[in-house]
Amino acid sequence: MENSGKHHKIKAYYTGLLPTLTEDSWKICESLLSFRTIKKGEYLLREGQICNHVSFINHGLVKIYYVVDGKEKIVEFFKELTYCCDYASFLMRAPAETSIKALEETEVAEINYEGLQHLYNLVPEANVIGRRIAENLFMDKCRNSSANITESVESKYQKIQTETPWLIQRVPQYMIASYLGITPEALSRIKARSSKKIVAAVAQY
Amino acid sequence: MENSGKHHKIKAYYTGLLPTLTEDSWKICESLLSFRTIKKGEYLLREGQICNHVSFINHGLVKIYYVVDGKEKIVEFFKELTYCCDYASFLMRAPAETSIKALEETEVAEINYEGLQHLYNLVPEANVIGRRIAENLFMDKCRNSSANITESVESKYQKIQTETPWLIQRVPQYMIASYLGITPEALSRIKARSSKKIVAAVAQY
DNA sequence: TTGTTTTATTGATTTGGGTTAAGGAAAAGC
DNA sequence: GCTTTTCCTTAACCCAAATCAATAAAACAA
Repeated sequence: MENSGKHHKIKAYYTGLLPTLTEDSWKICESLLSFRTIKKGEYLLREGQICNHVSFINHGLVKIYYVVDGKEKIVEFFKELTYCCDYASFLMRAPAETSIKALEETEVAEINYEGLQHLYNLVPEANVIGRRIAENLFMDKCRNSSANITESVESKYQKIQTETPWLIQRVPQYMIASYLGITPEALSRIKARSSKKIVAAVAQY
Repeated sequence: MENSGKHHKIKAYYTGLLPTLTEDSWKICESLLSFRTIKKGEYLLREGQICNHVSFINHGLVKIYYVVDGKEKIVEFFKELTYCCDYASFLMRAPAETSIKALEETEVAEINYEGLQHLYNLVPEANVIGRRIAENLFMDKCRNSSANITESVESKYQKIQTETPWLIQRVPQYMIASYLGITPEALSRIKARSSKKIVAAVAQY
């Protein structure tokens, strides 16, 4: 079992979603996985291609983004121990509107479209896992777009600082700006404004 | 079978998602459904409640929205033959951040949380249906938020005019504005601008 | 180390949409 | 019918962020 070291993370993820997953069913899942390593700056998926894999990130970091009027609009960052895929393209078998690029050297465990359909037919419990993954993706997307509706850019940035500080450590600020839907200049000013506020608050004492 | 007339729409929807659904499995689904009629202006769900049903709309129209600083922010409209639910609340068993209100007299076929879990355990194929519903919801959400990222308000409004003209017929313009994320005044200006453009274009000839 | 590229900041100007306020049109109620 | 309420439009002014432009600061390479 040459890859057992690599496989244990994704197995843990699956049994997290479905504690009753049997060893036999897992063996079938495992047999359908393939591994790939993407260097920093290279693509997992290019706009226009049909996304043919769901990729579980073993380690690394990627961005998924649109290009609009020549400018990158980052939709999401995915890091180790999460799934990454253009699901709309994958499920519809349609050309992707997004690209996915590695921001660090990234290793993924992948299953392709045919493999996944095969798995759903062969292993009924896999539908439970598939359902839970889709449900989680959907909930994350809801949370995300609800934040976009209800929160100001400033509070979204503060949320990143407190809730996902690793993001600020691992990606340049202009990408955070793109993710927040503003220009790097605007984010720079927001930071300047809020540090002024802090200075003013400290000066009170 | 008193409700067979009401049931055929949701049955058609399920067999659309899973053509191999057996009559026996369907009978179990059917037994877990309950019906409800909501008058125009009344709530399917109020902010703060835990959403305890997934509702299939037999006929009618509802809006799902946040209230931010006393203002309504409409996330989505759902009409007949679609599912409507605050899934985040339903799945997490957490208080909803949204409200759902009927814009017309609306009839829904509902299954509650316990019923759905029961169904998933009893009828394995139901997981396939659940997975496909979650996948479709997720894809719709992706499409939606991609449009928010890549498109201007003006082109989003044009898209509504061409792709979902029923929406303009059935809901007042200030709700369309809320759905587009702008004020009614701004939408009014956008309409005035684009009709001016059309007049100018026509004047060319 | 120095030079080069990438990333971040700051300033001046423009712009799209928000806010406030007023008037007009269309529906709903009587 | 008329009245009231609800909805839509237009205008004046304001503000947050985009754009354009110039530096400054880091990161990287030779």
